[in-house]
Amino acid sequence: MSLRDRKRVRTRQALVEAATALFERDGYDETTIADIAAAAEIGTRTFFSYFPSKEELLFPESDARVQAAVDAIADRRPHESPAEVLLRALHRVGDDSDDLSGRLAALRLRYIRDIPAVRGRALQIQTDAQGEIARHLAAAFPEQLDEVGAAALTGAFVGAITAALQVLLADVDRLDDPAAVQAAVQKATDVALRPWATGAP
Amino acid sequence: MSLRDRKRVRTRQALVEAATALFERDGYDETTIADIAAAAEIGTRTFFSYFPSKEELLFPESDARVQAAVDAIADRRPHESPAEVLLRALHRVGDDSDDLSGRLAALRLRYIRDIPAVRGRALQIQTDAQGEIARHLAAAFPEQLDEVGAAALTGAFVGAITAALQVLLADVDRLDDPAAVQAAVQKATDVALRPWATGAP
DNA sequence: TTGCATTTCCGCACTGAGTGCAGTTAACGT
DNA sequence: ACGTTAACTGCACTCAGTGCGGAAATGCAA
Repeated sequence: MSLRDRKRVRTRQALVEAATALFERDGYDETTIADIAAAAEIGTRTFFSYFPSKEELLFPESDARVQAAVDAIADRRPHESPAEVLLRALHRVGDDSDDLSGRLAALRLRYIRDIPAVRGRALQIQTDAQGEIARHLAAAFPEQLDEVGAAALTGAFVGAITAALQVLLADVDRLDDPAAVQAAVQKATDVALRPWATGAP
Repeated sequence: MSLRDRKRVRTRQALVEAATALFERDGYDETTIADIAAAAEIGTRTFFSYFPSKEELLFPESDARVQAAVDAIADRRPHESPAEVLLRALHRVGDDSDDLSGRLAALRLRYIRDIPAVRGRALQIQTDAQGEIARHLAAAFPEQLDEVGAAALTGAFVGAITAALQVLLADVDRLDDPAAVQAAVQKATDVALRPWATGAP
C-alpha cells in the first residue's frame, strides 16, 4: 500500500471522526461541510473527492456489510434451504455489531429517525443491499429460485425485520446504549421471523 | 368551498401539470423550480407554499392511497385473519391504478429507478405508509397482533411485493405502457404472496 | 359599496450543497 | 533528479430552500 493510499485512508478516517464530533456537538443540520473539512484540515472542495454528499459520512462502510452477507451465502452447506441461508446471512449482518457500539452508529440511528435526508439515504442503501443479496441468493439456488422469487423472499425478510425494528427503536431513548439497541435487534428478528420458524417455505 | 380554496387547488394542479410537461420535455435535473413556477405563472417563492420540495411534485396524492388501505382494513369482515385483511388492503392500493396510466405516473416510475433523490423520497413515503397501515392493522386486531407484530407482517408483505416489482420493472422499458406495468404488479404480488397463499399464518 | 382583517403572493437577500475548471502541490516510477 | 500522474484547493457558479417584509387579493361585516 503506497503512501498516497495510506494518506487517503487516514484523511477519510479523519473526516468521519471530525464529522462525528461536530454532529455530536452541534447537530446535523447545524454542521456544514465547510466545518467538517476545516476540522479535518482539508479544503472544502476536497471533501467531495472523499464523500459525494454529507449523508454519506454516516455510512462509511456499507459495502462491508453487504459483503459479509454475500460471503455467508457463499458459505452455505449443501442441504440448506434458501430461507435458512438467507437467515444466516442476515444474522451475520446484524452481528456486525461493533457497529452498534460506536458514536457514529448512535448518531446514525438517531438521524435515520429524525432527519429525512438521512432516512432516505439509509433506505436507499438498504434497498440496494437487499437487491445485491437477492441476486446472490438466486445464483446460489438456481433450481429453486429465480430472480423475482429471490427478491421477494429477501424483501419479505428484510422488510419484516426493518419494520419491527423501527417500532422497537421508536421507544428507545438512549440510542447510544448498545445493549438496548442489541436487544431491540434481537427482538425484531425474533418477532419478524416467527412465522417462518415453524413451517419454513 | 371558497374562491380562495378553489384557486389554490387550481394552482396546485397547474404546478403538477407544468412540471409533468417540463419533466417530459427537458428531464428532471434539467428542470428548475423556477421554470416550473414560471410555467404555472406564479413566483418562484410561492412554489414552496404549495410543495416543500421538487420531489414532492411527483407524489401529489400519496395520502389518498394510504387512506384507501386504511379504509380497507376498517371494512374487514368478522372472520377474516390479519393477513387476509392486509392482503385486501394492499390489493386495493394496487388497484388504485388510474394512477398507473397517466403521464405523471410514468415519470414517477422512471425517476424512482433513475434519480436517487426521487428513489429516496419514494422509499420514505412507502415506509411511512407502511407504518400507518401497520398501526391500523394492530388496532383492528388487538387480540392477535401487537404493534411490533403488525409492523413485521406489513413489512414482510410490502417488502416482498416491492422487491419483486423492482426486479420486474427493471426489464420493462416502456414504463408508460399501463398494461405492462399492470402485468408486472400482478406478477409481483403473485410471486411475493405465494408462500402465504397455501398455509397462511 | 366601504372598511378592515386575514390570507396569499412574491421579490429580495441569504445560506448551504454540490459541480466544473484551472493552477498548484505532492507522490510515484524510473 | 525528472517527467508523469494523481491529489489538493481556490474560485466562480447553479440551484434548492428559508426568513422576512411589503403588496395584493380575498373574506366578512356593516
